[in-house]
Amino acid sequence: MTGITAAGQLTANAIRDEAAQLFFLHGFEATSLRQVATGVGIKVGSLYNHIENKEDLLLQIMGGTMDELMEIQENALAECSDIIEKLIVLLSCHIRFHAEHAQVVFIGNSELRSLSPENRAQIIARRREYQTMIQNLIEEADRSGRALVLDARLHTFSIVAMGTHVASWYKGSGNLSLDRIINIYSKIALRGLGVADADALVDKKFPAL
Amino acid sequence: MTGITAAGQLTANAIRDEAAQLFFLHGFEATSLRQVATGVGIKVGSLYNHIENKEDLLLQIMGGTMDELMEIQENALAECSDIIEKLIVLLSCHIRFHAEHAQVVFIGNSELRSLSPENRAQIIARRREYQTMIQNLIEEADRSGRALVLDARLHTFSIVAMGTHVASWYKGSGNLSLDRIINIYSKIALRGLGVADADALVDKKFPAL
Amino acid sequence: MTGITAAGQLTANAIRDEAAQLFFLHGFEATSLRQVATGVGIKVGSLYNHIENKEDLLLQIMGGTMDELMEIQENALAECSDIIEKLIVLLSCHIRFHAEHAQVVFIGNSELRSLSPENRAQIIARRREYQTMIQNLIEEADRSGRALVLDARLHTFSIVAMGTHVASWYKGSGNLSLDRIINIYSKIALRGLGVADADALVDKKFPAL
Amino acid sequence: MTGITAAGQLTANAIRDEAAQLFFLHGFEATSLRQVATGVGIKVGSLYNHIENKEDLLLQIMGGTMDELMEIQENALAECSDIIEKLIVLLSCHIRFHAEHAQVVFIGNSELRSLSPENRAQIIARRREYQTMIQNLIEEADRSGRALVLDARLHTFSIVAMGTHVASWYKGSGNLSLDRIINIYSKIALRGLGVADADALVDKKFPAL
DNA sequence: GATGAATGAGATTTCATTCAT
DNA sequence: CATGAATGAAATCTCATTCAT
Repeated sequence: MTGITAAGQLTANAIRDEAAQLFFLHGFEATSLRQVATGVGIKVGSLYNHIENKEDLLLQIMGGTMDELMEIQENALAECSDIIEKLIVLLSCHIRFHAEHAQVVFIGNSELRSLSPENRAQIIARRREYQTMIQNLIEEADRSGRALVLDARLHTFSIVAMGTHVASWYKGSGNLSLDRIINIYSKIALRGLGVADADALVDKKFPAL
Repeated sequence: MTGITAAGQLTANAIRDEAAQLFFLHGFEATSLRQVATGVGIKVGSLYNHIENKEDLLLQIMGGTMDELMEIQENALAECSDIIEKLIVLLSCHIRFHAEHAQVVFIGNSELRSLSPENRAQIIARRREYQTMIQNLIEEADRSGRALVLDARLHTFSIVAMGTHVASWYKGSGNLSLDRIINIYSKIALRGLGVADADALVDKKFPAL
Repeated sequence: MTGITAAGQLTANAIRDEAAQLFFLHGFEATSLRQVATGVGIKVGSLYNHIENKEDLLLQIMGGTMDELMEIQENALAECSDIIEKLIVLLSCHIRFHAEHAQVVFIGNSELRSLSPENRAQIIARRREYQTMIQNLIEEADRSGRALVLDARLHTFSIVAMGTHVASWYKGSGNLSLDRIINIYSKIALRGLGVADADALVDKKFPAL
Repeated sequence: MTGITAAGQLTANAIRDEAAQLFFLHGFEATSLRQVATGVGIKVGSLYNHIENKEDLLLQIMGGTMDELMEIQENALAECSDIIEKLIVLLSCHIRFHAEHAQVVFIGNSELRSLSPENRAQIIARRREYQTMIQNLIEEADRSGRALVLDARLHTFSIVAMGTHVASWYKGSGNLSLDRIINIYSKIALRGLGVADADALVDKKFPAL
């Protein structure tokens, strides 16, 4: 049922954007389709020319986000060879993406339970894929002797948690630039992994400006 | 409205417990009072002998949690003098509490927006108080030269994020004991703060068993 | 179930008074027994030591009022012989009672439909009895040639309506004394009946002071 | 929210009519929207395509009635010049309207307290406007020497009360025709105002047939 | 005689969804 | 494609009433 004409596409995008904002502000359950429609400037009934149903809207928002993040990371990592450099690049992309897509990331973290079991499983699988990618890098760094890993899974968790948390407070304004936030968080994470010269390595790759 | 009779007190507690569990599983908005009542074994109308309204129930759960956490930390910190020891103790209590009270912690993090503005402000104030306490310790460690602090606020955030995240996955079972989880997370956090001999200091205070 | 001890009687009366006031202000349906109980200073459950049920409360209030009005009129009329004097006395008592018992009179007029069919019939019968008494006097005045009656029933209605209406606005304060209100209304009614020298006769019996 | 489609308009009218009848029979508070919906032949939720909320329904009914009455009076009075003729015409329209719109008039009198303060004030203002119009005519008749006015406000009240009262018993059937009722009530009122030749003047303008 | 608690019924209102126009 | 209208289901909350203590 999704729009095919150009105008239809525009409306469909407007709906997704409006929904993302409302889901972020009030939550999926607390957001009514009436609010979404009003925000877009149409009537409730008209929504159904563009979406399957309310949950479908949430699924679109969530799914798109993970796809985009994975693609960004893969492209960025493809250009590095050194394992620590890879970790630094990953951390940078990770924090940047979570800050710049705070709303949808937040939705992705908080509204999993609003999905039907099948849809939930689908999203969880993609998130696990992402975590596995991080954990693999950490284990590689461990094997190479460049990091002092305590528990690969917990290290991964604490990095994932950083992103989630950044998304919960980053607003785009404030006295810390995003570059600086990335710089500091990367150092904290790298220190945590027991990488020697963590601060210097991060500064060399992504100076805080 | 809360019970005065002994039996009434029991019912009131049962309502709060049942609600906490359901809010955790399905979210505040997605939980109906009918579910709560059924779980407790009474009829919907009877709930109102014990609560003011649905939001009041959420407020009770959230407020109680923050009070308890603050009290635990204050008692624990009162017994240490060394600043690094204090940090280690704080991290230990922090992780343990978030793991052992995963449900209510999670509710506290995800359902803030379900509160009315006044109630929300009240809870946020208590959370800020907690964060300030952590940040003060970090700054003290910095001044004493025992830590290499990058940005006290971001360090605080990453510690807070750890707790939040632990609460989102810790189930009480699994192959890592809670003591071991605390041990590792504390090391990661202390390493991140640039504390020399982080691992050894943690192991000395709270051996992983 | 009605109270027998002295204290019980007091409470029972307090309940009736409080209920009358609330029924007057918000209507029977819109008044909750919780409000009544709170006004009296007891809890809802305790009401049932004094009343049968909610409707019973209304019936007590309504029934008592009509009994009292009838008794007042009968006593007053027993002391006059002249038919016009009787009408003047009746009008005086009629207006005075409706003004001084505005609340219960108003309830009696507006809450008939809140009674069960049987109770309603009982109250309506007493009201019809009262109307018949008025109409009988009017017809007697007509037969005696002292009044120029157009339609005894409609004259009766317009007198009844006067009372009802007075009860809807009389507050006890205001720039017209009750005596003056009675004086004027009596003249209007007597004029309407086509009684010669209406104004003078009223002034003679009940000077406006 | 009121209908835009032709069919929608029909439903909206049906809802108002059904509500008016039910409010008249059982009162506003005692009438459930379910009853209204059932009477119209739709489901409860569908009502909200046509009304804002329950009170809105009452407001529409009340406001419409007063507007209509005022308009009728203004048109009728515009065609007379003599002050007594004006009074007779006013009385005629007054009684006729109250008889023919007994239901809504009754609602207007008995359900004022079911309105919110703002809505109540709005309706009361319109009613006061109507009373002022009557009182002005009475004062004019007084000044012209054609009437023997005792207290313009009380005369006004007794006329208003007549209308209210007629609305409470007139059923359209019965042994008195509406024309005859109007004829008699007008005479009673005019007599009350001390107008000479009251009966003859009324008979000349509106013979009882 | 008062109270806390429970109950069943019911009220208003909101919502996602459908469909004829 | 948009819309007004209808629907069924559900949700929160209130209420009169009962009863053990």
